[in-house]
Amino acid sequence: MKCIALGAVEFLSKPLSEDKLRNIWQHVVHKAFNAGASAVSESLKPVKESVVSILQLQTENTQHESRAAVELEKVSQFSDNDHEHYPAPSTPQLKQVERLLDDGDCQEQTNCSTEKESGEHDGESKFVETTCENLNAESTPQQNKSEVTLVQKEAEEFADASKCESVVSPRPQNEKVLNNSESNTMSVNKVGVRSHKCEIKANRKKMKVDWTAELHKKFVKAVEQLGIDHAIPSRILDLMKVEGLTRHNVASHLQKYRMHKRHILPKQEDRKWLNQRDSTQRSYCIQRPIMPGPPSYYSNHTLPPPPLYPMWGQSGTQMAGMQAWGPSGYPLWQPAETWHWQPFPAMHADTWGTPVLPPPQPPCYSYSQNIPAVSNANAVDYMFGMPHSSFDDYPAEDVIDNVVTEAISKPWLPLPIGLNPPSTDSVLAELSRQGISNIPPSNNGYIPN
DNA sequence: GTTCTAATAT
DNA sequence: CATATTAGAA
Repeated sequence: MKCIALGAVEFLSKPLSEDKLRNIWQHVVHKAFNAGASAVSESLKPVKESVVSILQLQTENTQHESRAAVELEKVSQFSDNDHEHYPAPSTPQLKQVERLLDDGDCQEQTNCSTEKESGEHDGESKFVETTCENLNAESTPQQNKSEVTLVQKEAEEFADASKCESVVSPRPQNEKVLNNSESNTMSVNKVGVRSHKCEIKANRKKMKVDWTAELHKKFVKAVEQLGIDHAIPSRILDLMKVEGLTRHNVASHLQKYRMHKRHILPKQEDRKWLNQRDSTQRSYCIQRPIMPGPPSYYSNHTLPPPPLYPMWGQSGTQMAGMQAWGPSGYPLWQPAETWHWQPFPAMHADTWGTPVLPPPQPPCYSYSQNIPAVSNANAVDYMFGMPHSSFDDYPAEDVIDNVVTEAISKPWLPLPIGLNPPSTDSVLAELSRQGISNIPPSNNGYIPN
């Protein structure tokens, strides 16, 4: 703890593992509780308050924000004059941590569901109706906040009849209707009492689709199920079964998606291969299964020359290799959802192929006839520009929830060590490389807590 | 008529 | 900025 207090910083590599998360949160909570009520630093005060209130309310907060690096210094110990000695590192981690606990809303999408004309014109419902179903009463400040933004949105929308725009998140995050298969048509959500505020009718106006995580996952899943070769907008649209989404929306998104797949992935892969070097951990060898079935998606002329992007030339999908890695290799036909479920134990922060995300919904095998190309969705959109900065880098919300809740509810748990061996090693290596070689042998390189 | 891509608009 | 829209080719 001393070291942390002195400004030790731990950098975590991106796919944040649950353990790391837990570690971090335990520190945060511990600090919030232990610093004497008087001495709680400004930065942690909100944390503590929040923790307390959360404990009382047994509220679960949902977040999908976590941090790659967490800085736990500048604790109250050096309250007065030492500030300049510890210029806060560029990353405002603590603030973010605060935010995590502080406002539970933190931009949880205002759950709206909308209905819109889907068939460009054959349809009868040529209007958009937006209802906000799930806005709990307006008690807490946070919620007020979200409502405010919502109201603002509405204001904008109403402001100009000709140019009203609203954000549609075709499916609320908390899917309750996950697999009620036939929900294509209908669904004018009954407007609840409280919805009066949220109700919007925008006649024949295009809605801007907010490609939320859920939505994108759906999209990806659809693409996977169709197989990359047959992933065309209309089919994707069908599979997604998202009301209010148009073919154009999907096409547009698909376009972007493909761009990312093409440009980012190959590079990423190259790098990964190169960096395999001394990695002490698993040496998964990416083996490329020979896929039967149609050759690559998209005629080859659109593809970069093989030498540049080796993975693209062959086998249905450039990701085919990813999901069949591993010592024994998974069956090719293994549905993507299966390895979404891969248990955490196998996870390492550096197990790059498989950021773990709990599936947003149970698998849908309705299209099982063709699963020609099951691809690693997560790997694909790992870098895919997502609604709010690649959240696929972060553990899923419920994971975070669990971790945070656990940390909060068990503040007495022993604090984990801040730095783990790998980090310590690299630190020592770097130090010695800089000439600082007289590191006290200490206890095996661990930094005492 | 659909899809794909690129360019452009919002 | 992320999406939408459009154009033009396949």
